[in-house]
Amino acid sequence: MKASDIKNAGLKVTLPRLQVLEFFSKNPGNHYSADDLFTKMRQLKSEIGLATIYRVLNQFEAAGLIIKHQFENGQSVYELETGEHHDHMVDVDTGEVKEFFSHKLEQLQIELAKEHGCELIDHNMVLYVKKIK
Amino acid sequence: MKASDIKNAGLKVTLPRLQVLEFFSKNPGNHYSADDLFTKMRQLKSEIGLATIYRVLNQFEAAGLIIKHQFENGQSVYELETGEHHDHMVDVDTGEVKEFFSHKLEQLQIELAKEHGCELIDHNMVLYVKKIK
DNA sequence: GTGGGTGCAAATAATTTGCACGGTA
DNA sequence: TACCGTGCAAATTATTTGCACCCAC
Repeated sequence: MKASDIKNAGLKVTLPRLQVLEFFSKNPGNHYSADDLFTKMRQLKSEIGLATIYRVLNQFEAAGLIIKHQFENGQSVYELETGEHHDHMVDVDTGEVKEFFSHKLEQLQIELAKEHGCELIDHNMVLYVKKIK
Repeated sequence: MKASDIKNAGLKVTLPRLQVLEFFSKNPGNHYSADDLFTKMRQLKSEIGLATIYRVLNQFEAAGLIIKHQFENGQSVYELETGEHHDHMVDVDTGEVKEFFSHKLEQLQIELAKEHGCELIDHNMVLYVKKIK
């Protein structure tokens, strides 16, 4: 993940964009809301505005640099796109989030869409689990 | 689904509540946003206000009469709770929501949880699709 | 009668947009 | 230098809340 990714997305390499990209690169596997980022950036002495954060997040998402998730609390959160697709498993006791990938599951989803006369564009899957003691 | 369900939820049986409950009962398997309902109720000559719709939806959800979903288009949608589990397929072009059930999928999810040393408690799965022309 | 319920309008919350200034190529 | 990008504030969108009036019990 580097500055040239910004240029490849057809965007000018500016300070706010570099700061946001660098923050995500330094915190892979974590999820942040626009407001989280705003607070973090300010702590890092950045002058970036909240509106710019939203604009940059949308541009990065369109460029495939980051992924946007909608959890059920209203706010959107973003994470770095690592190129490795995964789904999430949430421990209902601890709130711990585990990432997992299943080829079988991916195939089944494509089949299910096809059975309904559709092409699969994307999916969202979260398993809520409890550890077996 | 009947008036006594409202009373059992500890709520007074009022006209707006009856109207909303009746609308859901007459349209099982469909998903409506608060604004959809507001429009539909006005068409049915109801004087119900949008704020009341939001209040009633929250109360019904708390009572387990309806289910709230957050798909990726900002607005929340609600459907009647029928007691029969199903997952959702959202058409990204039209926003149309289709329900589906796959035994294979349910089994696979249980297996995946088990592979990670866990017991499956619940899950949330949405396929985003496009119709094949 | 009384306390919860309602419609309306104003208040929030998350996000987007208009605008004049500033920085990148 | 031309033009995209930016911060700020105002606009939008979805939802919640305050308040005076109304209705089911």
